[in-house]
Amino acid sequence: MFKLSKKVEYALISISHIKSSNTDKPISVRQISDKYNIPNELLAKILQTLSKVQILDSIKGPKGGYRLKSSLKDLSFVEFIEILEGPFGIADCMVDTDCSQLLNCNIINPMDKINSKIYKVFSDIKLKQLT
Amino acid sequence: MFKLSKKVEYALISISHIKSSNTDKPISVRQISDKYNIPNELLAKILQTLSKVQILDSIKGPKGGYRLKSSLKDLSFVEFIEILEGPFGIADCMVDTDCSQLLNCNIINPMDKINSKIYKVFSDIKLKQLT
DNA sequence: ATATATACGAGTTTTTTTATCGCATTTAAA
DNA sequence: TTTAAATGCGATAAAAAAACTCGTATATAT
Repeated sequence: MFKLSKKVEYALISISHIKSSNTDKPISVRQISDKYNIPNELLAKILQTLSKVQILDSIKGPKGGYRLKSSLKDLSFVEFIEILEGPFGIADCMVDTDCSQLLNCNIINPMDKINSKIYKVFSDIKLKQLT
Repeated sequence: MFKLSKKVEYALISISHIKSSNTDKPISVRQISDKYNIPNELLAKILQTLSKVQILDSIKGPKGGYRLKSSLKDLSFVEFIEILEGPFGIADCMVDTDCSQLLNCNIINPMDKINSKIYKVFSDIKLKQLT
């Protein structure tokens, strides 16, 4: 409960690694998955996603891999999470609208407040701070 | 990802319901599970837990049920969550100590900071505010 | 040409969460 | 004093979500 997913963890590790490698050469999935003990195929998928949303640049072929997108805008951590996991919310009813409790729900208000607080924490954190 | 568990939701609904019922008569699991569409047996378990940790008083037998413990101390929301779900942390490595990434982990520091922030949000919220 | 990369959809396995079952105990009330 | 309505509790099952794998296609440096 209330855990960050491996997807998010692996993505942060990768971006952090690429950033700190200080080279112009693309970094391959293999390099990262080996070093940090991350399943190769799974990481590949994640980096593909990051490439699609313009966080990484991908280079195909031998000596290929990923580079940080130079134009990388200042993403918030929520935006980052939502790229990988979809809409953010601490309960389904914050995202969907159908809930078998909804009619009688007596905790919607406090839940909504908590949700906003957590959302704000994650909005105030920027991806650049994390990596 | 990052969802509150049903356990926690059901527990909050129940406490809120009992509190707002303004009666001295015990409220049965059935009353609550019927009104809020919660599986009876599951809710029973949860209220048993709350009774064991002195949040609720249980009254057995017909006309039995649960009452708010009059001596209910001012629990924080994290404490409440930890009663139902065990130790709180946004990643396993915040709770356990074994992680196949640990040796090389390049995101422990930022993760730790995020964890503290979320923990603080949940510490600052009190159960009484929620119900 | 060949080997080394990414691209991507589909599928599988594992883990976690949610829910159920069965039996025991307590007790109010008929 | 029997019955029915309630909690107590361990074990198990079902469902959902998360984590991971596979197959095949495409691109490209050497």
